[in-house]
Amino acid sequence: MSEVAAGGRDRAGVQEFIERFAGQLADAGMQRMAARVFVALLAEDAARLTAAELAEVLQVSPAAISGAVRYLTQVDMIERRREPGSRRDYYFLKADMWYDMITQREQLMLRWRSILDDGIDALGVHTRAGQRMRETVAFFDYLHEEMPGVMERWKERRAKLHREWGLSD
Amino acid sequence: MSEVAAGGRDRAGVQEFIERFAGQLADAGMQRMAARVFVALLAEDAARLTAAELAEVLQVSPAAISGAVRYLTQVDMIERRREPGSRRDYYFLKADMWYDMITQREQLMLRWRSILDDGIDALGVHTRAGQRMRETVAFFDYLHEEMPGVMERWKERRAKLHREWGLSD
DNA sequence: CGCTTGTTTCACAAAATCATGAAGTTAAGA
DNA sequence: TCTTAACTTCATGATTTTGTGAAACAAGCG
Repeated sequence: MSEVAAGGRDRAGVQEFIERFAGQLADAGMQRMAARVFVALLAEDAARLTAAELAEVLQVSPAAISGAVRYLTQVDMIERRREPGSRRDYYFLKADMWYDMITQREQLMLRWRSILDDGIDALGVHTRAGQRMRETVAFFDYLHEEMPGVMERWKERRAKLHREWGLSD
Repeated sequence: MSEVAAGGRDRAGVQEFIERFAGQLADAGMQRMAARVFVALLAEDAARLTAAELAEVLQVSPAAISGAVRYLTQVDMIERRREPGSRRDYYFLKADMWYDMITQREQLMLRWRSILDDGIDALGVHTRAGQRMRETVAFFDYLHEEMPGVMERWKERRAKLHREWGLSD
């Protein structure tokens, strides 16, 4: 544990968590700064921070934040919102971020699929390599079919967990 | 189509496919050279090439190949094999590469999970951020449970496809 | 209107990544 | 044991990526 009363926030620990987890996401291919912004929001109770707050937490320039949030917005992991009559943008974690992540992954596979189709043409369907790629395409298609069901069952499970944890759905 | 008899290999087309698909994989976070080696093997009928052949196909130095295959071997996407009484290493695409890729992804989530657990400690389970992470961990656990079933069903589907395509299993 | 605050863009510098050639290692075959 | 082929390691230089400060831009608010 830490020097903080049980249940409270351990500031240094949270800071370390942000850097460690963001580091892992970066290793997995995510842009470094985008990963740090994402995790900073994840560790925030309101799941919401302004650009200036992000710059402060992460100790970087506003310019770096600007680039990172543009990316995160594009891939739908966060949302930009501005309260009427304010100049400050707030960045929110999307509520269904895991669903969005999966969706994003599917977009990726769709793009791969179309390139693989061209590859099959170039190789010829009857070659062994052609067959192997045909199987790869079939695998992507299979995953595409399965995912809705998997996510559906996750929603059920999540609702059940929320009930157990005593949270509103 | 191409200038090649139907069913045959279109060399230039294959070359283009290798670069395009490898490029996509690189964009998705894979090391560039590793991606090129992987796709070169994918497009090879025998799914097998020596280091020298890879260097030739991809027009790079043997040193670059050496680094790429080290990575691909580590993450279990290819296998190195040497025929007895020879000095040449062959690199093989793993037969069950998609299964391995999924497995690898799970390893990743396992690592994330343990960092998230530390994060929950630092935040406190009762904070909103703590709860959000608890849900994230639950999502990873859920995926971990679902995957074996998904892959099982894929194997069935694949067997069926092979029968339809007239291939041995 | 213009001042002010918050954000974005852009040119540049710092840092990380990548592929290379050359030297080093290993083991086959003579 | 010596030679040689195949691969690996390592220092280096090139390229790419990343974050910065400064300047431009936008929009509340007086």
